[in-house]
Amino acid sequence: MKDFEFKKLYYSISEVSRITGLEQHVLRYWESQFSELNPAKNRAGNRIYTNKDISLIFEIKRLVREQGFTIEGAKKVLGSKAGDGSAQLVETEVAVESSDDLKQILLETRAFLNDLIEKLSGKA
Amino acid sequence: MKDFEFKKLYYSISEVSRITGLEQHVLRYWESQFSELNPAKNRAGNRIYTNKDISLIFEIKRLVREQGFTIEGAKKVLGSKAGDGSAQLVETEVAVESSDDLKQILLETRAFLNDLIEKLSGKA
DNA sequence: CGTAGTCGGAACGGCGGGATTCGAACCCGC
DNA sequence: GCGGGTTCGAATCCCGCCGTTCCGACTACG
Repeated sequence: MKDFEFKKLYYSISEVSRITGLEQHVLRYWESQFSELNPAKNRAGNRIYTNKDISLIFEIKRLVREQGFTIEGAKKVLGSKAGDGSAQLVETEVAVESSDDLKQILLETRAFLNDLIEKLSGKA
Repeated sequence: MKDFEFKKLYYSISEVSRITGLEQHVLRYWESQFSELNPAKNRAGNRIYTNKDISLIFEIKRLVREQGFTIEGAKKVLGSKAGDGSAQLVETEVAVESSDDLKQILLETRAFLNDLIEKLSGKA
């Protein structure tokens, strides 16, 4: 069996919700507010989030939920840094209950690492 | 006539309102929200603004009206710079330019993983 | 297949951030 | 002392932001 999958590239909205700690409807709402947040969709219309999408969501979350920007203010900040291609490690503040949760986080983090490795090999 | 008054030390609320372009009730409201904004009062109870008060008001105005902070967010910004006296960039962002940056992120991520492993072994 | 997940849109809601109103007190020139 | 302008704090009102809930319909997947 392939007991783990390398290079997980896409996430459903429920996965993203769990990873980011944001309700699904908040994700949809933010998507309607931030043109930068534009996950692809599959043929059925379901959202297909990439690691980049997720890190953008974390960025918005930091601005809006932690630093206290309005949505409008957060847009400005994002707009002003458009095009810098930043990748960043997000602080996973998920409520960790079980070791299953932790395993999931490890898997996702590895996906993040794989993503980084890709970028690295593409850039170095 | 004295064609301008220099070194005026105190201002009434109506003067401050004119100077800052903010309604009087907004000045009173902000005063109720920001403990830092605390103009003295005369014996009659009327507010007596100093130049320092006014520049603080302008600072709040920049944060709330231009940059798009909520009142709460503006409080944090003001609070966080109390006593360091330096203008600062609010957000911590990692602009990925070089593979050195990526290496750094990888290192940090490894630390993050180690942390997770600790938690995992503590719980599993 | 069943059922769990997702979809978009519309209606709804809390509350933050003022805005307005009020009666009372004060200030100042006369 | 009198009248007009300014200010006061408290109470009340209000609008829009930021979600939140609800919905019926569609689809992925075991």
